[in-house]
Amino acid sequence: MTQSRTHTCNQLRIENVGEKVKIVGWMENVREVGQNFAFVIVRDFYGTTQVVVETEDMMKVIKGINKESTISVEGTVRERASKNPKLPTGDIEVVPEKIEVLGRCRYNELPFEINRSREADETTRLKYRYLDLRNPAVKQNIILRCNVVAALRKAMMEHDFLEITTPILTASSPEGARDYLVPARKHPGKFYALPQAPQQFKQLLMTSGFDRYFQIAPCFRDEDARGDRSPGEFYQLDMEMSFAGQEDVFAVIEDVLPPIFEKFGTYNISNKAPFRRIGYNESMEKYGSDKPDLRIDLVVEDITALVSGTDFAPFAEGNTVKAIVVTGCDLTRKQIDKVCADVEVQAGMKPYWFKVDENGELAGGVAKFLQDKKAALTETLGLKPGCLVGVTAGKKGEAQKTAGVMRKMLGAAVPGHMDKERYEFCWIVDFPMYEIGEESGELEFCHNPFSMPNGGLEILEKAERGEVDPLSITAFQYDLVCNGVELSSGAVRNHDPEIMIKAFEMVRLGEDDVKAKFPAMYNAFCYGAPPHAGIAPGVDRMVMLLAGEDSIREIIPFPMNKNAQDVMMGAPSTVEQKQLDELNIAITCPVEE
RNA sequence: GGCCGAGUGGUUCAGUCGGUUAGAACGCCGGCCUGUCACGCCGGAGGUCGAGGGUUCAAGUCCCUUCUCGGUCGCCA
Repeated sequence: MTQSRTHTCNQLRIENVGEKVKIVGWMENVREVGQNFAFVIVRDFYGTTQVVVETEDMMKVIKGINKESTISVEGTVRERASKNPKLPTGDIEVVPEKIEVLGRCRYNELPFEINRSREADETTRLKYRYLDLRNPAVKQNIILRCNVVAALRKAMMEHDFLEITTPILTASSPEGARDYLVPARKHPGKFYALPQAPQQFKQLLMTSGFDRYFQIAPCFRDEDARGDRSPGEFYQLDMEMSFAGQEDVFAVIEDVLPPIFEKFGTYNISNKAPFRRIGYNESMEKYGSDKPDLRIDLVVEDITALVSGTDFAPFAEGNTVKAIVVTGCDLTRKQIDKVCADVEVQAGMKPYWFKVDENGELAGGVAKFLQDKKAALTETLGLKPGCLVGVTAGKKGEAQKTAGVMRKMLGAAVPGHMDKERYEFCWIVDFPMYEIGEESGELEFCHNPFSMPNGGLEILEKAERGEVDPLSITAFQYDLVCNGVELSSGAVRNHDPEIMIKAFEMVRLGEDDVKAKFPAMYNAFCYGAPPHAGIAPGVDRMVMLLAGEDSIREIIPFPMNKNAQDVMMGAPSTVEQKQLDELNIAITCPVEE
């Protein structure tokens, strides 16, 4: 009895009445309701239990304990005189015989109230994350994360995937993001890098004959944060399969993810497997984005030809003009302006608008430039009284992107165009292999150079001979998108050294570059590689979707702030000169306090 | 790095046109209360208004600089 608890704080029920018990936990609250009469709430991981204090002696004990101290309570279970049906333990209370302090909370004022920590300043929450996590509502997301990861592991094992860990200290490689570097003590002047993803290792595993690999893999990228992107580190459900193509990967994901979303999600899945597939170009045309939120029923229309010749500079020759028609729009002028301002902030380009009034006349915004085109616009766009039309104009890509942002904003702002309470999955497929670089003005890889071009060696050779536009070549590259969130990116890999070299030659690189950039992979593929494909859904974003959270920090146990600092641990921090000397590191800049 | 927003007792916020002693709620402390469960009632303590400079008879409020945090764009193959 003195050693450990007999019950958790979410265990005692009416049938335990009369039992001698010992519970332990944090003293959450004391409600003093009379002289020598009080209710003490004890909270542990599992729930809360009420302890009733009825004697002067016990009252003295309680008064000497600060809230949030850990205590043990030995006593007898009793039926409550007034029950609380809202609580699982609401039928009973514990009459204490002995209350002991196990861990004293020295402060009678906390940085925030535990059960309202989500309302507190985020920096304060992160600094006192261990207190923040005492809040059951905060803790719940971490529990969810744990359960989701366990379910993912189980499902992957059931699909005959093996979880294999890959190195955390590895070589810097010229992938997309900035590396985190670790100085190598035994090799002055040289560095390890933390992996941006286990990409090359998993492809090497395929080459080694591990047929199906997965890993809940930590990935490290030194890039700036976003609401849905934690700085520094994140986790992927990284997977790869041999002798497999796009369909095989889709089949696994469509089998693994929906049950997990169904079981752990906040909402229902509206389109189960097979997920809808949308070509990259189609997605850009219709949704102005390569990660469309399909919960919104609006689509982007092209009205370039319709408005040509209009006396409005942005609609001038050479510009692309896009429109989004929102039916049943009752936004006020002020609200429309707010949406437009928000769109401009996000897209970096000013959008326009006009309305169709109750008489079917075009009104407001840019309507005066479009009166000549009224008949054509009305017919093509199916305009009706009460329609709001958002318009964007500019270079094709910019007009599309801005229309995409506007689609999202209007979908969220105008009632009836977005059902938030569901999960809408889709695959974005047929990504272009190459693009014209904005800075260089020359052909570059659009995504990653590991992807297999659709058409293989042949299409690359045709492009080389000028028979095919390189920009028209697509890659077996795919994104999994859910509710406008890019959950995952994957590809059928280019496992053939000859095609690899050819793919690199298209962007003015050659065999030497392939060998220099990806030596292990190139060499390995020269020894007989299986065709293989894979994908890597982001675990953090998935949990975020499941939890219905907007900030990724809500689903990470110990998150860093936007500036990649751990304000609780004080990372990053300065180190001893001795450590630096050992690593042959000299600090050449002023160090902030 | 650009843009936007925020910074006021422990916490969340209010603070009008620049004008009395900077308010409220929660929390904390003291008192009352024998069935509370967001307990209630009464009283009290607690503030360098992020920092620095300026304008003014007078600045939480206006101007400039700066710091911090958040959002967003760049970036993230």
